[in-house]
Amino acid sequence: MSVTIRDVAQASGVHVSTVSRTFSAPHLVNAETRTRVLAAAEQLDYRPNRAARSLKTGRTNNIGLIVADLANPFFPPLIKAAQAAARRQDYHLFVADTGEDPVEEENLVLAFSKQVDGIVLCSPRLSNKALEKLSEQVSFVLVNRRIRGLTTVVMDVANGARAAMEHLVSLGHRRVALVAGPAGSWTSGEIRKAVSETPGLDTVVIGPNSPTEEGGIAAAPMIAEAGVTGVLAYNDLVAIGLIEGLEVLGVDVPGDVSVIGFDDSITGRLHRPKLTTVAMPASDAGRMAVDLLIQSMSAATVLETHLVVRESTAPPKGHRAA
Amino acid sequence: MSVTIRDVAQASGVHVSTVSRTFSAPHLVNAETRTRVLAAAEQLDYRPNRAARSLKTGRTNNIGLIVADLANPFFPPLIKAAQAAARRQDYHLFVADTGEDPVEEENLVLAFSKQVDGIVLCSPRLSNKALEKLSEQVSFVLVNRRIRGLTTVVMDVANGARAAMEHLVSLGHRRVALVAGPAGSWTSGEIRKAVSETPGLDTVVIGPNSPTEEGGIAAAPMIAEAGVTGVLAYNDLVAIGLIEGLEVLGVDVPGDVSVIGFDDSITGRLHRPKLTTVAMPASDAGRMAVDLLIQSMSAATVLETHLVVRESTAPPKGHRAA
DNA sequence: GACCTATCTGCAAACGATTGCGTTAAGGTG
DNA sequence: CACCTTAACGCAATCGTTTGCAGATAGGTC
Repeated sequence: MSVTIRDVAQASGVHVSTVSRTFSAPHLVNAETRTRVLAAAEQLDYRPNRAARSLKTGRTNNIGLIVADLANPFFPPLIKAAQAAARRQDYHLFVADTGEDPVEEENLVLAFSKQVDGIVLCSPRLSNKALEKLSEQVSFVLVNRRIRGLTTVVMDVANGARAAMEHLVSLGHRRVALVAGPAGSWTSGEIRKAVSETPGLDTVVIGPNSPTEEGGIAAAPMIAEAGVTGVLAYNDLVAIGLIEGLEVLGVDVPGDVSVIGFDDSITGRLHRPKLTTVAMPASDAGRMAVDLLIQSMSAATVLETHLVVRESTAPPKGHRAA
Repeated sequence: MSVTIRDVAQASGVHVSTVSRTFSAPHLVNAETRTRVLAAAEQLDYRPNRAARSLKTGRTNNIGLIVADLANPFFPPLIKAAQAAARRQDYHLFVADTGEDPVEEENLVLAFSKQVDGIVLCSPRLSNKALEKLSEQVSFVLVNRRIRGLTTVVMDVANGARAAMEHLVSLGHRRVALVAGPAGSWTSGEIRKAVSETPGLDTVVIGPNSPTEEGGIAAAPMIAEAGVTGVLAYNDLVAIGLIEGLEVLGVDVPGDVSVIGFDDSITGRLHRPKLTTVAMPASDAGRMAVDLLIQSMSAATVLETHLVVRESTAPPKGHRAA
């Protein structure tokens, strides 16, 4: 059926072990023999059988990437970068989607566990305890979740949230709301903490909310009645949904209420009013996570975020410029 | 190290072959034995080694999914649906991204070929001839490319384009432009054909263009000078970029020029002005493609598209309503 | 009770690669 | 020339499953 190492051996007049070595340990085979073997392999269009290889070596050269929701625009750039990084080192990437469901998340980890060398787990919804337990079965890198002892890549959302708050303060806002993310989200917790600790601001927290446009729309009435002039939303999708919902209620953004998002996703970038948002280094995170996994290094990496000021924020109504 | 079929056999007092059969051919083993084996497997937390299995059976239970650009909002819903469909049948999904590069596309197909049971190739940029040749090495399903003899799932973009054109005609437009997609795109060709055949319309084609926001921005000056009052763009991203670019040039959408996109992506859906666009059944396509692959059926499936009229289209300036 | 059939289970040979060990030949050293 | 080292390669066991074949047991039929 398929061309195997044996065919190549026969065609080049050497033993299979020599063929194997020309691929996996070239320095152990004579240069002349090597070229002969490579020529035969080329001519027969030989491609090593990865299943056989991993059966023997115990390594698969595969990586699993699990995200909460593939359709959330935050993830595709991360996936793209992760895939590119994996491919650079001859790894292949399984991708899966939990639908924000912790149970499905665990199932996916277990389903992947025997078939990958490691898993990149993005924005997990499982508890720390559950993750620690799983980490005994398969090695992984956590993105946007910090657990002592596990390899993590997190984005400094707290600092981003602070910058967002300072931006609102500098515009003259005094009472703002946080439209929080889903329960189980580490970033949402970090943002919440940072927001509540901002001096000079009255803050009210609304949530947890679904991290989608719908979540934002649903939060709009509460924002309209909360007596706030500024809002920090869990992500761009929520921010956009919120703007949408506020518009229906006759509340103008940024005229009546300023809105800041999180992620700097393509969807937010192309929205009107152009969204003021906290940029997240998603591509860097994806790349770093798989690099860490492949080098099987344990590390706790923090990536910087930064505020991008665009058009969805303005001074509160009736505010005199300083 | 890891718990194997042998451990389970020992623990439940049967031969390994019986354990194997309780998993892959349960009807061949006595109900009582089966429960005993399953209990032992459960207790030992046994998980079959897929590498060993595929080495023996020649099947991997993996599927590859290749798209032009993961960051293009058209693809994530398709990927999400494909992954869900695969998972339902205990398949896992490799995902990769060609960066719109035909050479990389071919490399990816070859890299996947020995490690998957089939490949879903979305919006390929390779030539028909190259694809036919590759199809001898590995079975695949083509999405949005039609080749006789190969299994395909295409969306009826021609009909969508016609609907878009008719919409423009009915609004009173007489001269419109098509901002085409990249070279090698089958959908772009189909759209072009449909547009050029629309009666009662002068049409001008601009392109090929990059299927991104930048592509749209770059096309804006040409549109501004083309003397057209309506535009059909290759996709939502191009449409949005175009609107952006036209705005800079002082051309209002839809006041001066009406713009229609393609895809009905989330990014387009949330854009302002709300984008009139041709909705593409991307999720259906993703699901169908992997189902066809797993059933290894050959078929040529056509999925319907439909026009979604929103706010980026209007009668041309100075046009009297009928 | 002899014979047959249907069920269930065990045996052992694969699948395609990797790798520790042993053999060979070539070359270097005193 | 005897001895040793080293480079290059062959040999064969092994990874964890699957599966065709055969043996065993039980039950049914005449």
